[in-house]
Amino acid sequence: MMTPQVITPQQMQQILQQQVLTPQQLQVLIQQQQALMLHQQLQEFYKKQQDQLQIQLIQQQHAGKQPKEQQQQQQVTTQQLAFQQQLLQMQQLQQQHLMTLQRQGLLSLQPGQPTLPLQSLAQGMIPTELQQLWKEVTGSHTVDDGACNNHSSLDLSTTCVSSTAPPKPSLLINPQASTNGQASVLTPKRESMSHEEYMQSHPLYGHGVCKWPGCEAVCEDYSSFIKHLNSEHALDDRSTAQCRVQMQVVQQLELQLSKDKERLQAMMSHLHVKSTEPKASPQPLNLVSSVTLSKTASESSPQSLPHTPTTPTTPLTPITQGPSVITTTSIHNVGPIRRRYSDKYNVPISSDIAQNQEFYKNAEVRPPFTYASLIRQAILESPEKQLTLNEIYNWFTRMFAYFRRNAATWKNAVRHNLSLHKCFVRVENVKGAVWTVDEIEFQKRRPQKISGNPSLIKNIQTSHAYCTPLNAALQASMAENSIPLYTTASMGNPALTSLASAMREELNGVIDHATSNGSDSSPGRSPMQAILLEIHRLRHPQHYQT
DNA sequence: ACGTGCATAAACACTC
DNA sequence: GGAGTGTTTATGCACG
Repeated sequence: MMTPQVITPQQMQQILQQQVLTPQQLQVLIQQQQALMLHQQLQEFYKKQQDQLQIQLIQQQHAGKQPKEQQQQQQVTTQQLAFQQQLLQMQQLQQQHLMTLQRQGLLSLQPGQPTLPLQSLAQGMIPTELQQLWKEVTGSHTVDDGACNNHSSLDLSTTCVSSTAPPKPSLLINPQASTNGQASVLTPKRESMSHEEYMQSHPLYGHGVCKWPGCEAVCEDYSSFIKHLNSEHALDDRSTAQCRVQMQVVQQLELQLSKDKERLQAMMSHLHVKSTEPKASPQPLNLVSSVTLSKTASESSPQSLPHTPTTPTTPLTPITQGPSVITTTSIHNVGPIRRRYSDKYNVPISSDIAQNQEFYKNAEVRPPFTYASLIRQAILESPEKQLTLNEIYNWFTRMFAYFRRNAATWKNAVRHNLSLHKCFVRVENVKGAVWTVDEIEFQKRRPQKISGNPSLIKNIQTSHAYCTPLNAALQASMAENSIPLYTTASMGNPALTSLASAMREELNGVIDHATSNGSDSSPGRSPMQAILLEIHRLRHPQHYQT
């Protein structure tokens, strides 16, 4: 195993979106990241101390006002000795800390790499939690409950948290979840289950491997697993500490999940309310107004909507989310550009519509497909694969909120497309004329395969990096390219959803256009990221063709 | 710069 | 005559 390093939020985003990891791997990754954060916090502290000492030393050297040069030199020497001593102490502490983390199984370090690069501490655990973790992880050898900061006045700018503090409030723990070691240890559930059932559902045992965080010991059968569990993960300081770490992880995830749920709610309500806002709203974050119509349509449409700019609506408090929310750039991709993408890459329109049916029905978002594609879809969805013009109209208005306005414009476009494209064949019927699709003609006019052009691929990846899950076109694009967005892919998988939410939270305030663009070419890719990229490369070689 | 695909607008013809 | 339907042309934009 290679040395894990702190993954940047952009990298994390990429990992999540490309789903290169299983939920279990993600879990391990999260643990590693948290351990690394803790480690970095300490590193920063060490560095700070070191700098401080350095400054003191320099000050001493430049004091120059000592009456006697000899005395000065003596003092400097003393200072240097003290400095060295402190350095030694720090190094020992570092070593101790690293060993602890290694024992925890959360960190695996190569001998030649005693330290990790100092990077800014990502948002993750609040200092209190870090402090508590610090105490819990290291407490088994250097317990000093009386002193809050028993390690060289470790200052995390928080109140002292005693390791004997009462446990956190009860957690909503799903004993089935493989992410939770505590439940399996503490719940008396076993009594109510048969041996077989328990074997099958024990969250700490799967595929012949112990799933205790950082363990992965191979256990041939269930009984040997139990033996292993009792011997290696008995009730001792280490297990308790690991358990608490896991509690923290779970708690953090739950907190973040609830945050994300709130955010989703806000986004949904925002989109719904926004659909009644003046279309000329200058708000750049107004997704709906930006995608409602192209300029010409919205300005010149004779049937402009009842809501004009003179109709004041309740001013919405701008959602002051981090840049992970829909950005101006991403919004611009939702208009005509989006439909280009989707049709260009032959996105499975039926799956996209099915997947986002509710969204399209409620939000006035332009579907990312051409009129021709939509008409075809409408016809193919019908039982007899034929529709009258009026039925096509009805399908449009039924399926898309977007087409409930500017009827003259889009209906004209529908007629225009029906006439223009050879793929639409008009058939005289008993009840009048109906339209059918000549599939061969339709396929003729569409390029079938995505090219291997890296710039195109990068475009897609870049786009989806800063677009929200609601960006249906990009979801479709991902689906087409076998890069499912975690939001869709994690549907029905609570574990993955919560993990994804948690990790997404890490990205708050950092995902913006610039960073997304740079994500692909960011220098200093970590070994972890290199591994992940390699996995993705293996799974999706077509994305890396040149 | 140019060709292509698409959306939009509009004019026109035809039918009911 | 008006509404709905179907055809055609023109224009502008984005993209390769």
